[in-house]
Amino acid sequence: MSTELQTQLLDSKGLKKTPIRRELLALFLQQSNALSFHDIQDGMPAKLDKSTLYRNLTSFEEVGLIHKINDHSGIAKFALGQQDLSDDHAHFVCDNCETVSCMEGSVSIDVKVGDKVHVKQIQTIVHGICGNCNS
Amino acid sequence: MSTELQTQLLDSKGLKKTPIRRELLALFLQQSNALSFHDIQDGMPAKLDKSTLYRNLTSFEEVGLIHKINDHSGIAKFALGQQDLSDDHAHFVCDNCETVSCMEGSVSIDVKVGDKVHVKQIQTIVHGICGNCNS
DNA sequence: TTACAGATGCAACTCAGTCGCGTTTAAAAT
DNA sequence: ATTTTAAACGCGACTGAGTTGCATCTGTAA
Repeated sequence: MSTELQTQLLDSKGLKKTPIRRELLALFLQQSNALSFHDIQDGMPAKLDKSTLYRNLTSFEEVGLIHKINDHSGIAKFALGQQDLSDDHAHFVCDNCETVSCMEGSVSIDVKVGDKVHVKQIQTIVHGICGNCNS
Repeated sequence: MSTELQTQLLDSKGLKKTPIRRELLALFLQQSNALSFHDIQDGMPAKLDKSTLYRNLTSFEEVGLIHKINDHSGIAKFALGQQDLSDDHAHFVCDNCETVSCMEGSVSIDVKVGDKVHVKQIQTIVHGICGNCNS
């Protein structure tokens, strides 16, 4: 696999280009679903220390390379994508195979909001059965 | 405080009416925000064992007396309300004081969904600043 | 080539939530 | 009223996610 894209992404965010970060980024790039910590640990070529991985996930999240998703399971999942707060995209959780993926499209709400309440961001999780499990 | 309502609710769900359950239900009834485990533990008149509390929360959730909310914090919160799956109400999280509350109204989404995907439920978390913090 | 901030690995830790088990109690049966 | 029993309670031990302190190593810029 070419490392050009990873290099470019890390450079653009001002992050040091360590081998682990290239691999981590490569893992996210070749994956369409959101990944749990264990998915990530298992997906890396060598067994890496969990502090290192968590710290890199935090760094990636801070610069907007990835974003964190908290579903009903209480276990965080991570997916590629910028943390641009105006990008309120929805996430799909398959109740059968438990995969989590990002959805394209928009979410609108029609809810009562008090006078002084200021809405900044909307996070939506859609539950259901994915195409894979439903065939 | 009258225990009539608590008694009636526990009866209607076929749960034993223990003193702890009456108190726990009373706490939820006099509270409009969602409660974390520690809010609940601190809100009870006596210091109770955590297994007991967690087990009661699970029982309440199973019969639909309360529902669980997973926000960005990764720490579960609980609020009164039935777990009727068609009731896709949104939750509001104040980014300042971190209180969580249920919102009235409806949420609609306009997202691409594959052929065989079956959507069952939509969970929405609205982030912002609550009226209390915004004055 | 050197210097250093930042990255890595290890171990110890915190904290939410669960589980097994012995004891107690609500509520139904006698 | 007394007995019975399934369920609730409390305790302690445990699991598993995520964090932190610190010594060592490495990418990068001077």
